[in-house]
Amino acid sequence: MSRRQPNPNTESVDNYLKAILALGGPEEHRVTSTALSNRLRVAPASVTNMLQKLATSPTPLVEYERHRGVRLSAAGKRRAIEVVRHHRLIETFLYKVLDYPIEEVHEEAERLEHFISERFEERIAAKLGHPKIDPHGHCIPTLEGKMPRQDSIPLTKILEQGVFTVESISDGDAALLKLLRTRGIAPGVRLRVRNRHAADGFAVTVGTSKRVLYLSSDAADAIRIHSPR
Amino acid sequence: MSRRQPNPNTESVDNYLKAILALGGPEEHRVTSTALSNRLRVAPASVTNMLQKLATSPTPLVEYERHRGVRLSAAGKRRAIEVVRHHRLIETFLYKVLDYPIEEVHEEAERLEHFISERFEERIAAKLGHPKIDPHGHCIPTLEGKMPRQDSIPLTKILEQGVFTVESISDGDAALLKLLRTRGIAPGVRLRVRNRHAADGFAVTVGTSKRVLYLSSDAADAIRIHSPR
DNA sequence: ACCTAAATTTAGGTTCACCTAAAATATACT
DNA sequence: AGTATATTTTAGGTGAACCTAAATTTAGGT
Repeated sequence: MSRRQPNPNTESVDNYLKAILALGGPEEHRVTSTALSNRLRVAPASVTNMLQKLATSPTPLVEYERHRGVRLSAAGKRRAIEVVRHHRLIETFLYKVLDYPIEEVHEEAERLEHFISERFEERIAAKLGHPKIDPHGHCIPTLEGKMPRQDSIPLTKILEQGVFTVESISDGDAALLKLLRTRGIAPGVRLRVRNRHAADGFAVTVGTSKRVLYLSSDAADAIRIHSPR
Repeated sequence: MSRRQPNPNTESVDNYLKAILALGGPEEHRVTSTALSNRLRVAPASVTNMLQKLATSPTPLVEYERHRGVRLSAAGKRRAIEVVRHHRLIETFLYKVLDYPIEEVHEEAERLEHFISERFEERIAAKLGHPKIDPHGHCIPTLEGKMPRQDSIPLTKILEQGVFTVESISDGDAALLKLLRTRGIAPGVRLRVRNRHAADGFAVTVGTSKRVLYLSSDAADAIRIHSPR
């Protein structure tokens, strides 16, 4: 009778789509198998397999040519952005409504983003007043899939001394996030870069404090900044 | 190198454990494969397979003898109750914090219950003031796994006319739940049973209203009642 | 106790996402 | 251009959770 229907696992597919979106950058470059293999921690051969499946399904989520990388189809991009929206809304919700420490929201959101319904999404968005940015400073795509382009650059790209505003902090590394929290570095905070390549990394002062902090280049790379208006 | 570790899928295992808990009843009867097959909508052979795996794993979640049914081990019962706690806390949360209509909480909770962390559980419990019952009137097990015994009976078991209080309403059937909601039937509401077997089922009045409603036996079976104090 | 019907298990598949090892293709360098 | 190296793909597995069809075991009726 009803044979178990061949059905791709949403969680895994979602993760591929998100990774392609992130690695392709704003210009939507083609993404290589190796890049996906590293990011998803999956063997290169497994990536090829999955990409072939995604590309040849009845409604393809990616465009794929052997040896030339993948990019998202319109449908794939729509889904990828929806998942990012889920992720960032959930993070905001955990932070603002459930009082999570900032460094714990990512892991929980990473799991839940695949399983919430449209209703759940809509309700938390409403509860939060339809926020535009998440607690890490990343923009939250709209329901229609619009994602404003960021004009920020990583702190590591700064060429000279100066004063900047923290736009966002990357959410992957919980320990780093906790460290930066204890040092008062958060989106919207003013950073004065004293010395571009101090022995220990970057020498900065935070807000109006005179105390000089030293950031490792890992830390500096996680911080995106723009000029204060 | 690192071969993918053989790891049972929590979602599916959780669903078996929950089903065994529910079907075993308060006396924790052994549960038959057929009963599980019907409830989980899975072929009998698949049930046998899963039960054998659960019983022979290093830390067995069930006790199983061929042809004689299963019951939960201590570890299995602990997990099953934890999942029930998740489910009912999530339902309460969706209803009270996110303003879900009562008939939609079950489906969402059924999905999310498998994926929330201990922290999430703890935070929503705190936010809700550590509630003891969910919006359907079912008790929420404590963190330690205590689940107070219900002294209620289904409305269909009523033998004579009388006045009762609605204790709980079963959450499986969304359409029925919506119907009962529009008729004002909810946990805590007083029901007067006028006529045990009217043509259309049960004839009742709700609260202080004089209007007589007719409940199908499906509806009556979903409603559990006790005598008003 | 016997035999049939129902419940349960065994045997042998499937798809999914992953894996390793080997082959094929692309790139980079002299 | 020609070859070494790196990337990518093909080929052939694995375990998890399901499936159907064919045994097997248990239970019910006389």
